[in-house]
Amino acid sequence: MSRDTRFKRIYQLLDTHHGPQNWWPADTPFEVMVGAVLVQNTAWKNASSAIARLKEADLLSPKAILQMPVEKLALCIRSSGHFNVKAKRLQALCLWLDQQGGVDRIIRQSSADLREDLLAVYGIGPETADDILLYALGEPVFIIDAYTRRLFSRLGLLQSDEPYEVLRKKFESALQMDAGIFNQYHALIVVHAKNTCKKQPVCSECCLAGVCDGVWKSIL
DNA sequence: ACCCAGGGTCATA
DNA sequence: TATGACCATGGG
Repeated sequence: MSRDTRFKRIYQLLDTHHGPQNWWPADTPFEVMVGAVLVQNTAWKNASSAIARLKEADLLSPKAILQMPVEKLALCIRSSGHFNVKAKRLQALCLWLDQQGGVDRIIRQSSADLREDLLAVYGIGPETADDILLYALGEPVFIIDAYTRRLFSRLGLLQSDEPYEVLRKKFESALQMDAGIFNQYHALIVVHAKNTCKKQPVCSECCLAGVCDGVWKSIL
């Protein structure tokens, strides 16, 4: 069985077991973008409470974030950790959004090299850029994170230290270029790691049990 | 007390 | 290009 087929089969198993995830948990595309920065190297719960604090203070908008002193912003997002750095990153993101003519314009006419533009913004690396492209803008990109590397290297389908772009292409070429599929697949990988197999991404009791260690035939 | 969580930047070799 | 230090909170 080809690697591509296995990627699809794993999606089916995860999807059947965990069901629809309806990611990203946010009310607006801009909230997705803010969340993508705040969740960097941080538990979602901590990022989420920081967003809640911004909302309560009515500060969850590009203009508010740009106008507020960076020190005040840092205090608001304190619970997300790395708050001094992330405050600067949020303002850099909002400045870029402003220069682009706002979130709505980006949604209406997404330019060809939008990904490159995002990567040029301070604080936005490959994963954050793809979070924004997929979950805020609906672009079909496959997100590579630590969970993805851990799960698929344990399954023997990847080397965990392969470059980000290499892994992204492997997933994107194995699957349909469908934002809906990529959306659900990445959410499933995260939920699987968080809820089902906390220590071992493939344990003896989870829905992927048996797919590694050369016993693909019995399950797939 | 230690480790990790839905990363990225910067300095150094 | 490839490591390593650094950023920092909250929950296990």
